[in-house]
Amino acid sequence: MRDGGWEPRRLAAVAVALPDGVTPSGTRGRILHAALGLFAEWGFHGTSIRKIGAAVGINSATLYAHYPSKEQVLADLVQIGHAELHHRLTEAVRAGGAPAERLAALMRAHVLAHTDFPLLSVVTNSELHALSAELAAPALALGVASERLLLDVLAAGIEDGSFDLPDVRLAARAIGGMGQRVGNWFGPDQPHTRTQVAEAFVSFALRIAGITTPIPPA
Amino acid sequence: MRDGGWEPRRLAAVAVALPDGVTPSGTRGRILHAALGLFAEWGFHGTSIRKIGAAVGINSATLYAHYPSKEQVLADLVQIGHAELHHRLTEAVRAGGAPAERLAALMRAHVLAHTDFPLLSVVTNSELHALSAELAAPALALGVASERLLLDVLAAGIEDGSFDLPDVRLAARAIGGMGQRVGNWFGPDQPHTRTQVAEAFVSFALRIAGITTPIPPA
DNA sequence: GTCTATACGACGATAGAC
DNA sequence: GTCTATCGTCGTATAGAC
Repeated sequence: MRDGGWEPRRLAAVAVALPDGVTPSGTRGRILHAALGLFAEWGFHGTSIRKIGAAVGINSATLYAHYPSKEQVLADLVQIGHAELHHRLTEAVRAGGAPAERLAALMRAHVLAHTDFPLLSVVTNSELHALSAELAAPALALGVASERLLLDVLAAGIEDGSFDLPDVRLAARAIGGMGQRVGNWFGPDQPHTRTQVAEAFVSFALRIAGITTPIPPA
Repeated sequence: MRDGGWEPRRLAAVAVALPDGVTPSGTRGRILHAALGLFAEWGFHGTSIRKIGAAVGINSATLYAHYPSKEQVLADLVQIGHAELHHRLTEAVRAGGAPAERLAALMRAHVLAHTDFPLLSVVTNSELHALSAELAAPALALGVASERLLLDVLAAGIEDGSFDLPDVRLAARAIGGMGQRVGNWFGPDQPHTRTQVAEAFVSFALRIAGITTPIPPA
């Protein structure tokens, strides 16, 4: 076997961060933070409970006083990630407005969720396959609900004639996809602020929907 | 530990496929195909050489008569994936033409590469972190070259005034990102053909660049 | 080239002292 | 709640017969 050397990252060098309010305190919270950084970098199966323990400064066995399994730690992270995104998206469209306004608000919220918690978005989007069906189900349901918000706004814009799109599904894939990848590259080593990225992507989403918009200079 | 049950996929149900010409024949090729399917579904660290052997119908130890390590199998797959994409993108812009034509050709080639080899694109994009720096380097270089093709076309369109974009980097992130995720959802269980997806995404890319285009009905 | 057998370290998880 | 110690399993990889 190799290992011991360095491996290339799949994300920018960013600090480990979790949303306020939902993160447990004490050792339980420190385990969650450490696992987030390690899962984002090495993947779930590439991270051992011994490495998590070392990062926290506890013995690996102590983890089991706080979580029933390593898998449950991932399940909590994935749930927090999907819940945070769904909460932000719901808030974004709560004010209502024309479809173009709601699409802009959705895209803005989506991008900012990924710039504010890039590691969480990477883990949430790319480690879900490591969860059993039972543990993944709650997060998957939230993901479906989040996708629904975008599909509904696109359908509304087609309905009232403000969008120029023959089909909502492919547009939703494109808009969702370009937002989802933000967590993989956003970080201090690139030149744009979170707001610049968000406003640029808002313009891109509106353009995809068939509305010509100026794009704010980055 | 759990396991034994089913786990959610991170991709659509698609057949395992590799590009013609570059894939080795015989047992070596069958190992590559089996590993592609397993890595795409379970990730590199979630796949054991015993599972690969079982999928091929050989003993796990026989793998080492064809590859020096499990990691080298992944390295070969990632290299094939990046090489295939880079080849197609290079061919797409070889004919030249106006920036809008070249952008359309690039996006079309990018999407079709991901619809034709979705598993390969998933492994290439999301398992690179499991490779050592040395084994990842050749593929990374190809990835940088592929990104360069897109950046150059966007810059040319701004230069000659045909594109309306203040900054090429964010547009490249958006256009590249929406294409990269195609491999995660394209498959027989969704209603669009590869051509429909490609033409829709071509229109999206042109719209992002600031060119108003009709989108072909899906 | 493929097999059987196995080395041997790392894995997730548990037991039990404090 | 944290530790030490350890269990049983599975990991990658090798040796050597055929």
